[in-house]
Amino acid sequence: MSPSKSRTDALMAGDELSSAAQRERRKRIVDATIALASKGGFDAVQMRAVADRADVALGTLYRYFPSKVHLLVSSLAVELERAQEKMDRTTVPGDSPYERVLFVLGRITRGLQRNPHLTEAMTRAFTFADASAGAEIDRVSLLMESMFTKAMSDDAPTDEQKAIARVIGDVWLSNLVAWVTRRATATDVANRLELTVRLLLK
Amino acid sequence: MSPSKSRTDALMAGDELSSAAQRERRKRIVDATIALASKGGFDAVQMRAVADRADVALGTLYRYFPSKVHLLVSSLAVELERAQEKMDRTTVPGDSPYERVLFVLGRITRGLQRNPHLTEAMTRAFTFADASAGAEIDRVSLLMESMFTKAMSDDAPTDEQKAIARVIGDVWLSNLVAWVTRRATATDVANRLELTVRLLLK
DNA sequence: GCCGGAAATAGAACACGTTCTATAAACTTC
DNA sequence: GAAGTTTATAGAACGTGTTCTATTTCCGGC
Repeated sequence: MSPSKSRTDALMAGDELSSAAQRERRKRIVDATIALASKGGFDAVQMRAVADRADVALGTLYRYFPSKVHLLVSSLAVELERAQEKMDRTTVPGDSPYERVLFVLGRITRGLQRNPHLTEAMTRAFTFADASAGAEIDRVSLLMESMFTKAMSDDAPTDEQKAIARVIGDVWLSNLVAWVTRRATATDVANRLELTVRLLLK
Repeated sequence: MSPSKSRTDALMAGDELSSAAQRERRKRIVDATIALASKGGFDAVQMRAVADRADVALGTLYRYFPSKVHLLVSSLAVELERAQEKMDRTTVPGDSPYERVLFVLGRITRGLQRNPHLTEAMTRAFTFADASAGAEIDRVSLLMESMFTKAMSDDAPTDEQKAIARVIGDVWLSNLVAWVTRRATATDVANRLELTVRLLLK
């Protein structure tokens, strides 16, 4: 529609921005988002505040991320990638898929729970996303799925394994949300995840 | 805090409103919500529009439902109760929990998919709800859980059955959201639910 | 170096959820 | 049935996400 549409999409995808200045701007924006979210959660991520903190104009922020939800989900992807990389450098202990998946799940969950506000901001954005953020959502979903299939085995995952990974991802997210909205304690979450993984993998 | 706090809570809980006029007002509000949501989804449920259509003042709307999310989640509870009652009047076919749960799941899912906008509005409200809507959320969660445990057996559910019901509920919701945001087709949803229930009950 | 178009900036403007204010209507209680 | 209290009303006002406008800066090709 708009003449610069494809350019804008490239900006959103994020990886190959034309200039170094743009890559830096984008990074400043994501950093500002994460900082604000860490401090005050979803509500504290106000577009004017993000723009201020990242030292860009409001219009520029919207050129890079077309909505608050896009912004937060993209930041979630960034964070998950970090976690994934860290996980790749760890040897996951455990003899069975059951044990290994539980290990991964426990570790990431505890990691997120260490930063409740950030987690709240990201999960709420993720679950609130509408169709327009489909691409970002898919990116995050894939990351999650691969996180769990990798834990199950080193080989390429079977369809059944993928299905299991997806179920685990769904339950994981829903429990994270329950925790974030204070309807479940950290212990509840751990128990339910353990139970779920047991049902699926034992 | 405010002098009429307990009264207001009674209004929110919804069942025993002081006067018939109030019960009617509440019903008009929920009806208006469902009508608007059915036509245009979450975004079409605008508080001014709901108030107009229900023939109440904006302030009154807020006295009955303290936020848009409360309003939509309460309406979801109303709808789920309707579905549950209908289901109670049906004899669920199938010899195994697996078959019976799939039947219930399929029927409710198709019911929701018949009204995509309404489903979109309600699921988005449900997943976006924050701590302040905890009570309403719990009410809906319980409804969902009991829906599935009832399908599994007529007796009081075991802990394991409850756990399974909860996992199914999580997966169900997540797939509904995926469908609503057009990241999954109706067929995808049906397949994934079938797969999930198989993993859990077979 | 200079030109033309894309990108960035500052800030106004708009939409909708939410809150507030002032007034009127509807009830309770005596 | 009058006084006092709660509830409803109309509408202004406010906050934050989003869009728009006018202007300036940046960057690639000559």
